Amino acid sequence: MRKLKKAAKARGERLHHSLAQDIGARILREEYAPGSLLPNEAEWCDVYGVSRTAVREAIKMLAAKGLIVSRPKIGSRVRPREAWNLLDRDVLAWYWAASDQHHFLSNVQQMREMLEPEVAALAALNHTALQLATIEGAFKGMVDSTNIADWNVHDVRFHLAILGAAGNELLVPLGFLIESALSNMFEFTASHNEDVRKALPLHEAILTAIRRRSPAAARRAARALLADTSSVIGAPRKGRPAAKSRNAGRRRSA
Amino acid sequence: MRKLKKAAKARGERLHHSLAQDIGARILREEYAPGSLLPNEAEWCDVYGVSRTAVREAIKMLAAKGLIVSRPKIGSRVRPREAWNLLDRDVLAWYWAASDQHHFLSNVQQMREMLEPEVAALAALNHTALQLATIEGAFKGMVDSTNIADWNVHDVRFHLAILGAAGNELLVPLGFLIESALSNMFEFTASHNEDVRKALPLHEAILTAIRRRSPAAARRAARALLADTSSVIGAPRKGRPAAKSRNAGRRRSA
DNA sequence: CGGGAATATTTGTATTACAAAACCAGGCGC
DNA sequence: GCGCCTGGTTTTGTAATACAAATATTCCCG
Repeated sequence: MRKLKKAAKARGERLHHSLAQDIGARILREEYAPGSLLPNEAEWCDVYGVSRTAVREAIKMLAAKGLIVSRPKIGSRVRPREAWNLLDRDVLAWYWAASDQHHFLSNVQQMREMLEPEVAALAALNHTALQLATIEGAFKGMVDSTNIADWNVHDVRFHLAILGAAGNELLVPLGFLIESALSNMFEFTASHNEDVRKALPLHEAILTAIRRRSPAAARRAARALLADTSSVIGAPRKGRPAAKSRNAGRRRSA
Repeated sequence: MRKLKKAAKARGERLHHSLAQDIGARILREEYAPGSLLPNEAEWCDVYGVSRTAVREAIKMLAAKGLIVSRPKIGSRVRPREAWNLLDRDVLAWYWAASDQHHFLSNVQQMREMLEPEVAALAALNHTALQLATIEGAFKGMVDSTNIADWNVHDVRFHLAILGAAGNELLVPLGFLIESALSNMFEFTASHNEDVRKALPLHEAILTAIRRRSPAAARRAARALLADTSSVIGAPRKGRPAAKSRNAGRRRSA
């Protein structure tokens, strides 16, 4: 396991950061069950061949993300699942890597269906001229893009611009998270190239609705776009099961 | 400033945790603008009269929350606002303390209006017997409660139980955040005692809709409850302005 | 048998030293 | 004179060690 040290160096990554990544991923893989104790700091030092300083800083990062709590004499205990900050970039990435990916995607899709139509409506009402220009710029980028990767970049930018125009600061990081998560799982949808061309007018509908400050139309257009991507992913339309399959990707290690 | 050391001890709080709290709050108050550099570690040690270890661990916690990024020779730089993990418990608390509170509340209310109706609908479709029992227990707690504080505890529990029954793990921490934030700003709504009695049948409507597995009714009932609390707070109904007042609580320190 | 004190273990904090990274300036060659 | 390159300097990154604080466990004594 001491190879991690060199791996970190090679990537130009900081050591404590690598440690946090690795330990965090382990927790999300449930190698250490919620409520159980992690190896103590000395053992981590031994496992990775690093100093206690680095281990402690990694521990503090994980604590800041709600994954663990440390107390003297006790050790670091894995906090219950509902305490982890799943909306953290890193935690979400680890979760994505550890869970059933289709189930995860459908959950994300569910969230998008709740948020994006209303966000589009808000953007239609609240946008400034500058914000509208940003949205239009992103859309133009989508139109002009030649390859899929390029298109995706502008797609994300488009949605983020709408988010910014909605004028609710709390929504921005949430949407940011969803969009970046989606672009990470890019390969899942990458195989459906021809659908891109179908999606373009759907995006345009949102844009024009926002430009005309018509919230109802914006909401409808956003729903239409979501219905399209939803069918691509094959996600459940309206609150379908998926409820008790929570543990789908977690069975093996417990 | 060295009093913080004793303050931490008095509270039984860890030193690095207190440091993170204090520095984090400062950043949210924009004492250090996004993109600017924080004092270096030596200076923090001096300011608080603590060791570099404690400062560094605090720094790492803030980095984990997306507030700052540290690089050798450069120092710790405040990241742009959109990178901040506003959905983190602590960050949200600092934000709440630093921003215009009415504006903040209306943003939260906006999010609730997006999420809670759909969550209730999902809960109606997906809930298990156990989850329903939990919701009913929380409701019973609300009915039996005598004082406001007690009622609030069960109120939060009620909403969390519904959230859990929705069967979307991503939503749980988000709702958890919203509910706990709301109970923190408790005093804002605490003065409207008589409204509580009006809210009880609204909660009951949600419960029965879920019990009968009727998503449409659950959605409607949740909307009705939100409309009620929204009128109490005096929040904008439908995407009202509030857009450009982003900076309301931030002017003084820049 | 029960309660309380001693003990041991683990994290928390402090201190020191050195390594690595990156900006900055000064010198050297062209 | 201009530009590249090299060395120095500053700041974080990592390491190692020592001690303090907290608390679970154990053991002794009443």
